[in-house]
Amino acid sequence: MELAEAKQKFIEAWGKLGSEWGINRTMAQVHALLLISPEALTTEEIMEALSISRGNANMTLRDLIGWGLVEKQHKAGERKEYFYADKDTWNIARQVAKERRKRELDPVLKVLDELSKVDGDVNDPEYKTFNKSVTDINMLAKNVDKTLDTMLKAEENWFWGSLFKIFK
Amino acid sequence: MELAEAKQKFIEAWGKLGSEWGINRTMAQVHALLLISPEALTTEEIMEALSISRGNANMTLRDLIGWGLVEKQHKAGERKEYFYADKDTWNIARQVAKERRKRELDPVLKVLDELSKVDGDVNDPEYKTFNKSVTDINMLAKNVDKTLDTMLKAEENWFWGSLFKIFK
DNA sequence: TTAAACTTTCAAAATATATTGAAAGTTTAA
DNA sequence: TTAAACTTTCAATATATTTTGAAAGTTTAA
Repeated sequence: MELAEAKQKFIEAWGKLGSEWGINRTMAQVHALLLISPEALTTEEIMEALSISRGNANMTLRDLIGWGLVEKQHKAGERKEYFYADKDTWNIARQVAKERRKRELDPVLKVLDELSKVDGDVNDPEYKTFNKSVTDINMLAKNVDKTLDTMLKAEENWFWGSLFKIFK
Repeated sequence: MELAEAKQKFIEAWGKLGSEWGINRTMAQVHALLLISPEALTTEEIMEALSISRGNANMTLRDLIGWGLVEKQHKAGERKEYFYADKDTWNIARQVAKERRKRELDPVLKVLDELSKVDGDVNDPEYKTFNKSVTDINMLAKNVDKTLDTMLKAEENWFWGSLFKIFK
């Protein structure tokens, strides 16, 4: 396979994976493009490479910066802004985990905590089932939360090393 | 908070979480409804409770069955089909992990394996960057895959217990 | 200042996804 | 058989999300 073709495939695959996991396809593609670019790229270059509009490129880049996955670079003597992606996979994974936890897991945990406090008639099957499900899910979510917390603080080697010590 | 209100909130929260993670909102809501129902429900009851059409209810239920989260029940002397959700949170988590791995992670792993075999000029920065990113992501994805595999085979207590032994 | 170079915004358009509901299909009991 | 009870299908519709592109905004150099 040619490098050019391989690059396309990578961008496509990353875009598809992103969209299946609730991340805008274009955002994932721009990220993929930057991941395989040795040098920082301009908005123009990104528009060109992915055939997207200026507005789309601009918004997507701002989002990626908001997710902590991409940063702006300035080159001496140039007006243009350049964009560069952190290439460290472990940082990427942590960054994504961190953002999604903040945006999605935390709010749900808050609701679950509230809901598990609701009380009612212990002899009412409706109440009993509701309460059990909510409580169980709350516990699971808290475990996930705790694990993410550890992962966010951890070094890559330590993290996977520890996992494999048990899971091997 | 009243039980009725709490139920609504739970269904909403579950639906929102689902849609943020690439799962159809209605599917997540139907699942939530069944999770807090002590008894199996009919299509009619689900349509009524969530104000959705028959077609939608039917398709959604079929999807949930396909995900292994819901099963049909038959009651003696009745024509109607009843639907019941497994209430074991750990089973739910495993089931979802299993399906998403099969549907989404596995195909990406296949592509990444291919792409990491592409070769090129080691002095070409374009190639070097491409290759490094693809290889790194491939390794990460394989680690995730391995961990999921362990999780799928594991008992809940063993799994979290082992995690906490390290992560505490 | 000014104007060229560049970035951002956002209403409108395009696209993708989800939902409806009526018709077609299936099963069962008599 | 038949017809009532129930389930499934799918084209049309509705909704939600993404993208465009031109106009407005900003920055910089001269």
